[in-house]
Amino acid sequence: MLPPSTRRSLPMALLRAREVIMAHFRPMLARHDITEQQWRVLRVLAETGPLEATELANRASILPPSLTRIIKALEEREFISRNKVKDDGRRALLAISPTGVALIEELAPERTAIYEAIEKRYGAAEHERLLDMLDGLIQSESTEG
Amino acid sequence: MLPPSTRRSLPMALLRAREVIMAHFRPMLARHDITEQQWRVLRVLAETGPLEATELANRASILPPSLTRIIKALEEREFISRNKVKDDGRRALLAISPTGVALIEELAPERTAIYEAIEKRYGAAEHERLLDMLDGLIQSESTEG
DNA sequence: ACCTTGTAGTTAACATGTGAATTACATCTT
DNA sequence: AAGATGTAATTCACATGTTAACTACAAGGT
Repeated sequence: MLPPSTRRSLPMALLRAREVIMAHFRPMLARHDITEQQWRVLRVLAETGPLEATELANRASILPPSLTRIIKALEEREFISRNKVKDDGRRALLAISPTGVALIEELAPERTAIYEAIEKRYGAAEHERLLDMLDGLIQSESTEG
Repeated sequence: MLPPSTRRSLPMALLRAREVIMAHFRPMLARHDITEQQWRVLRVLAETGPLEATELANRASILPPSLTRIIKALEEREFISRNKVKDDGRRALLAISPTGVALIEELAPERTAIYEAIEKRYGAAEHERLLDMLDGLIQSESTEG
């Protein structure tokens, strides 16, 4: 088996695919002076409710050192709050603030429109199938074997 | 249409998928003190032959500012060389050196083994189909519409 | 109580991602 | 030839990715 060419390599294809998709969201995020990662953190907290940092990092696919910096930035802008967990001085619960919720709600329509435009170009069925295949790949790699 | 949950969002799925795949390559790259992006640059140059910076950036999916830094690092380690283009003082042709080729050849067997292991876990047919679907997505977004 | 071990989070150091500004050079226009 | 415009590459500033080291705290064993 030959090594794959860069035009047929899974890591590069995943990178490029992510790039073309994110290009649609960047203008929206830039208008609100929010980075892509900060946006992920806010959405996860909005969906899930208050979380500790480790769990939040896992769900948002952000490494702990990055999350530390992101939390600091979001706290300063009062998009999130942090409350120490009683009985364990290490942990803290991170929660989205009303301001943060308001931001997410403000962007929701545009976000929906962007996804609809992607589905229109790529096809809703293909979109679903691609998500399933990506989940399958992630699963195949996480169940050790 | 509801906005997708973070568990069913295309950007997050692409990010996670890339992450689980790259996890297999990182130890190999770390052993040779090469970053993932430096590795991409070397492979593109090895496949394609000498390229100018802009074309190289496109093929390796690296932004110009990053490429400038990567070229500098690879030049210092003599993995690549750079030759000014006659008749245009702005451009330069970047080429992989024999040392760079040797590195790629040294890593080729391990690289192949890693890809084979991925195909074994995920399925060769699924792998091919996923690459096709990613190409389709990239195409659907690049052909303006 | 003390010591070991484990865990949550942070800090440090360096590479890359990202958008904006800048430099160096080409080309076009007049 | 001089000035306007365009292009290739770099630089800047700041955010994140990545690994390793470190701090603070908890839980267990003796």
